[in-house]
Amino acid sequence: MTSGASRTGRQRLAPDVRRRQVLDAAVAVFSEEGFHGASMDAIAVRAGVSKPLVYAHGGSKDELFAACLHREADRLLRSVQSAAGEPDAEPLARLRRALRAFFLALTTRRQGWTVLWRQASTGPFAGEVDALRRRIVEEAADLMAGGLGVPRARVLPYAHTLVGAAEGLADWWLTDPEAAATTGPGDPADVLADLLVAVVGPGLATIAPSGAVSGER
Amino acid sequence: MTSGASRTGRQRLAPDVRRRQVLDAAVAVFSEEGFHGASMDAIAVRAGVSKPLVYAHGGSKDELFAACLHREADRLLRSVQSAAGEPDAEPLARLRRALRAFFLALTTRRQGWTVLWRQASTGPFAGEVDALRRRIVEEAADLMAGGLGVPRARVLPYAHTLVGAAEGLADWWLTDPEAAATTGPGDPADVLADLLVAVVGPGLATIAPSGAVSGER
DNA sequence: ACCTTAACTACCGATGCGTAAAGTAGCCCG
DNA sequence: CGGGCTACTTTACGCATCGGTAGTTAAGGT
Repeated sequence: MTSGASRTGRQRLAPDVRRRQVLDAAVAVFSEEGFHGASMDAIAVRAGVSKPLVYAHGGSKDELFAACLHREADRLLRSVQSAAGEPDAEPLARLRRALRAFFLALTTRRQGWTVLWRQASTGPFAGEVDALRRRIVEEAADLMAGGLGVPRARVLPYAHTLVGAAEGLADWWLTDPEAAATTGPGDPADVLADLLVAVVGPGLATIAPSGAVSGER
Repeated sequence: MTSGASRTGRQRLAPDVRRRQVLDAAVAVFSEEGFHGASMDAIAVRAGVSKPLVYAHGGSKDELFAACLHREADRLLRSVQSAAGEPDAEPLARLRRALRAFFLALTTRRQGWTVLWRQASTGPFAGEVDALRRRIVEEAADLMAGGLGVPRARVLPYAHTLVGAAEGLADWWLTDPEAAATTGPGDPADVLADLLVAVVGPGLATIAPSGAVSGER
């Protein structure tokens, strides 16, 4: 159904290939059942291997979950950062590209998103996902501060608001795709990115100017 | 530390009072440990009663958790709705009041918020919290549709965006209070509500007018 | 043929939900 | 004031699940 399980019972594979299989299965099961709800047996079954193999390649349950978190966080952050592009480009365009990459990443790696946001946001791993979130917020804050010519501390609440808005829109899109499809024609990631920019853009523009920090830019 | 535990070991109380005690303890423990992390023993200790009594008043662990969800969801929704006030009042003012009540509810009933958003948003209870979220979004959508004179389906994505933005801002506020405190002087709930209205207000105003849907309303 | 090692079957110990049984003390009624 | 109803406690246990491991088997290169 999801990732590569199946196969004959016994098959020798290269360690890194198996490790990737195990990680994929772990992400899938963790995303569906949550950390506590997922059992190592279920992960083993999903991966199409036996339980000791999971321990051999993934370590303990905590280590395995942490590995999932790191991999998915890395992928998400990397794709968003690379999509933003050159730092000297137009700030609003960079923001829009980053948002588009974010929405796109959710569909291509939806299970990873679920693990990160809905499973790891609590418990002993909350620090991990908080760190990722904070890095994303920092990116957004840098973008805003640079684009508006305003000190970073001043745009921090707006960055958190923007990221939260993106999350809310993303969750709706993933939860109720047919309703979200009526938003407009074309690539959904494009439509949603445009929509978000349209909502927060004018509001953000008002915090910039009029005497606060005159000279800059 | 939190709610009414303590007391001498034995005390006869009215059933509804005991039930409230058990529910309070359950919300506290669930918010701190999560659903799976919380044990019925821990809830019993927190409530200052014995384990069988927890089962007598709260039912099974699932039923107890569901009861917590229902009560906290009801309280949050009720306070937000009552704060919005008369339907014929100024839409933007209603929105601002509702937002203020929302932010205020987070501090006065922070454990309930934690249980609802960070513990119940996944697993078998995801439907419960999704229902609450959807009702809040509906409120927001009604407010927008009425204020802008636009069909409801059109403002749905904006409603989800607004609610997500409020969540993001709220999480930041609760996670990093001292940083959020630098946002401005005065009652934080007021400051945050104003901030959010300032961010999304101008953007929302642009979606209203200019011929899009002429005849309707 | 053989040896390395990936992989499996089977198992242990711990934890936690849920309940049963028996005793104890608060509160109401006579 | 005394007796009894019953809410409540203590204690103990059954049962299931799950994390983690020991000992065994077979795949595949050399």
